[in-house]
Amino acid sequence: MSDLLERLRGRGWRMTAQRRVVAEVLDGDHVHLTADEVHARAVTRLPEISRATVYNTLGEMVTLGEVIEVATDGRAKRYDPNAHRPHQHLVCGRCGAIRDVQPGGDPLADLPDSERFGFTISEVEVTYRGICPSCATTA
Amino acid sequence: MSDLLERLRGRGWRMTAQRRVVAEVLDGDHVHLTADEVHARAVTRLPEISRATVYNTLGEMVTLGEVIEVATDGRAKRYDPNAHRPHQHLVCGRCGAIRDVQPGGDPLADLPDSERFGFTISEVEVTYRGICPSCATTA
DNA sequence: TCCTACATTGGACTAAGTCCAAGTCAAGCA
DNA sequence: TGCTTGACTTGGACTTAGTCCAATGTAGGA
Repeated sequence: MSDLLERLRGRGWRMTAQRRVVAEVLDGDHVHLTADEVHARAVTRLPEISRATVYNTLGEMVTLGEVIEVATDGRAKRYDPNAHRPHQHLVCGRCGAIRDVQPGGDPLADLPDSERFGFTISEVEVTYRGICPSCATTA
Repeated sequence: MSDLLERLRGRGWRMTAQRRVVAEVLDGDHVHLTADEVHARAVTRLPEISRATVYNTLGEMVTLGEVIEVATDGRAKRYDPNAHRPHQHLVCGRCGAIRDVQPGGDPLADLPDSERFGFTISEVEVTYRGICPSCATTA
């Protein structure tokens, strides 16, 4: 059973077959699906689910802070259910594979006041880019 | 005169009125325009320039490493001519303002081997998010 | 000046996402 | 259990960002 689903239920979310399916599709580690991918997988379990509902549901999950939106490539946004453990992303520039990673240190501490331009900073996002092992071997 | 334009000329780029205008529009610090914004500004100087040319030209500048593509918001990509000084971005979540910033420290060093999953990492991108001073006062 | 390879154009096309009016249904209440 | 109702879902039209291509134009070398 999905942790994500449990948490959503606990927030008084009205439970529908559509939302359940979206939550189930998004369960797991290193999951970074686009909205269309979520829809494609949801359709296999609930053929009549619409794209609009998938977008609505993903948007609500993001608003509730249960899912994170990731824009690693300037194409479609990806949805990451690993919202309760702070982490960053490691992206393969060739195949697009994405891994969640946890760097040590506090990147925010590296930004001196003189470089903050008076902003109140609330969040730091780090994307490591490179080549994954399987792309490296099939050069 | 634009530094960017000088560098492009030095690479044997065939110089056309369109390319000159795009390069001029992209000159300066803290410049992060979308392709459409570049086009809108280019049109005021060269009314017949087409969107396709703006996209082509921006794409070439990125390939040549003279301009950086920035995807801070999952909407339109932005183009940053500050390609020769390594820097990161500070983004206002309310008005979308973007500043170039130079953090101290090496974020790559913060990622232990055990968190690299065998990737060869070539690049690290950091986005600081918060509220800019003028949005903070007009709460 | 002429040639030609490279650049530009505009319009059609695709991908990603939003919006909306009409229909459906979960869940609390009697 | 059966209503009722407000929240949810639907599909299709629409918007935005970007790509593609065949026809046309032109920078720069000979």
